[in-house]
Amino acid sequence: MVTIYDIAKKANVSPMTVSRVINNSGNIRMATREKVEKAIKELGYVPNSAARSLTSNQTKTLGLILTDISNPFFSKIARGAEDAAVEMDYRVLMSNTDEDSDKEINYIDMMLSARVDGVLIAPTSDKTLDQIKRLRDHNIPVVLIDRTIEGFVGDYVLGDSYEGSRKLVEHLIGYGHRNIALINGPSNVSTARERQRGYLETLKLNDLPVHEKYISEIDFKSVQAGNTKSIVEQLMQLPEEKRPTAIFAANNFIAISVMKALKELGLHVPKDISVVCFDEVEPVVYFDPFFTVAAQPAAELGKIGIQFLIERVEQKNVEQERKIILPPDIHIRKSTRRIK
Amino acid sequence: MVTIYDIAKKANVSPMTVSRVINNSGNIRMATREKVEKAIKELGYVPNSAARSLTSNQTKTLGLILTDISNPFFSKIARGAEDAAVEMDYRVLMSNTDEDSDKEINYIDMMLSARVDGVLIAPTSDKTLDQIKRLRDHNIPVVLIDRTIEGFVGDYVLGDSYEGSRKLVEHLIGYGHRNIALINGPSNVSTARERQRGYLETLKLNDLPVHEKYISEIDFKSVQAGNTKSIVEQLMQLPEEKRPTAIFAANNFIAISVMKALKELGLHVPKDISVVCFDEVEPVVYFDPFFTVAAQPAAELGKIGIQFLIERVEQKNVEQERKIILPPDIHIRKSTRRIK
DNA sequence: GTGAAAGCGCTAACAG
DNA sequence: CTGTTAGCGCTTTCAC
Repeated sequence: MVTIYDIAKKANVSPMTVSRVINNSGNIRMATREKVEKAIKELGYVPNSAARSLTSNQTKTLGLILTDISNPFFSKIARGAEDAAVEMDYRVLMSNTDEDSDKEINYIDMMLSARVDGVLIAPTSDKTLDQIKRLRDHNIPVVLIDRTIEGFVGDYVLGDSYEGSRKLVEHLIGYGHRNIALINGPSNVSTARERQRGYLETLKLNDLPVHEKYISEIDFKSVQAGNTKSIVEQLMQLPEEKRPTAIFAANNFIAISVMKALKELGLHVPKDISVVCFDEVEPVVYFDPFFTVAAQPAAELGKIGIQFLIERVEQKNVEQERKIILPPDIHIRKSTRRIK
Repeated sequence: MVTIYDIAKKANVSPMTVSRVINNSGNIRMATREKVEKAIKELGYVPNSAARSLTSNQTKTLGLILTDISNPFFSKIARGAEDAAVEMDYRVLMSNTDEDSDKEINYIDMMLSARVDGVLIAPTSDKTLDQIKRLRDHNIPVVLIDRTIEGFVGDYVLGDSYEGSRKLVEHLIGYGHRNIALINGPSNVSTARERQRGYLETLKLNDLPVHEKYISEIDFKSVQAGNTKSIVEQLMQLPEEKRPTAIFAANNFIAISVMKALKELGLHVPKDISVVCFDEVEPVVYFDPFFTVAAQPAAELGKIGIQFLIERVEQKNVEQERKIILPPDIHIRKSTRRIK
């Protein structure tokens, strides 16, 4: 491995001079700089980040902890985050928790031992607060993305779940729907709570009753296991006048599993039932926009999250906490229809 | 920052003993071990990877260089890769080249300075060979994923583009299609070359003529810019008897832009024209399987790629190169139809 | 079983 | 403008 000592020897200078050339620090005579740069090129020298980290106490590496990068919503966040990070000369370590708090703990350990300069995280639940505390005990700034958790004090970047939910339900009501079911994510995640709040308040504002049976929760793993079907079945087995005419799926994955279940039950969308959801259903939307959705600016969320994080890392704007809540775009498409 | 010295002091042992406890190396008396472990817990000590790397000369970090993690095909690869990496106690640094060789060079620099233990890469073009050489000059093993490049000697994990292409075209011919257009990716990527080879050979085997006008190439950026439309228009402006009755889109993104273009031209799939493509169009396929595709086992590719890479890093099985070519699954669905 | 010394590659602090 | 010294946190080597 080539080190600054090799360069120093070759260029007939001290290692310190080499270091200065590399970091553009201090004043260096042009001739010296050129000698050193020549040697660097010839030997193909690349600075050793580990050694640098040891003295500088920073790694120029950020941790990105998401639910599942193969979910289009999160992969867009990841892309926006990564782009913003390289832009600022940081690297990104990625991870997937699958909403599993044990996995999350392991990744926090990983980030800790990697000595990342900061962490951008979509927390699995309110319990994540302990893990955030752990990071902060080690002086690692944390920014939340997509969700907040109870008791968290700090920066976060979210989509506006409440507002999106309000608009989606308002749209359904405007289309004549009175019986609207909500299939929500787990209520230990803030987005689920906010979406439910939006749902309930919109019903109230429109003097519509709330039926307990219309509200259900399903977590990530259950969706993957296909358990949405039994929920949908139960809804469809309600007596005709109570049967929902619309389903509000709290995210794209739930929406897809709802569609699948409805299809298996021989129900057609939107003829037999309308469906709305949060998050765009990519990439099919580009040629066949089907779902009526509240589309969140995922890449933008990732980008802003990383920017906030880097500012914290570099100690800028440390005075106040910043809470960014980006409104989703509502797209009315083919999965909803007017009823009498 | 807590170091082994703090632990040593607290536990009344030498730093070396602490190191041994942490690494489970050498023999340690039970009582000593417990004292040390207690101190570690109490102080919340986490080993500093940078310092470790400096002596051990390994970072337990792998570089993953892909085209675009927000493309479902690559996000599945990334997911499979990351899962396999944590499993083996490695971290993953992610990056997106957008098929741009300049970006790629920057990421190689990043991987070099990060001193990653190995790199799994989907090369942007044959020119990537120089970059791979650079990595290898620094003793960093490289495994290729999704594509090979000319002159590369080493491990790779690919989908079988040739075979998938053969089957897709065979299917179209079986459905009565004679005029089949190929909208390919750029021919400096091996998958594009292989898909074209499969296309040409299948035509030949079926005594079908090859029309130059049926074959076109479009790169990643042009697809994103929406330039597929002019290609599709040109195809559709051919005299009736020459006009293609089917389009073979070389990947999912091209397929989507083809669909969009056809729609804008008022053409219906599969009534007016059939479309097939490589790669699954996720996640809509789960409830509305539309495209006839050659689906590649993306997560599996990522997983095997990382396994091969780690074996190289850890010097196992170094004897021979391993070339894994996984066959795609052909799914005949609604985007193709029989014609007379 | 445990410890002391030296060094991994780099940079901050000081000297000249 | 350039060089010397020391030390970041850990592990390898050799002693005891």
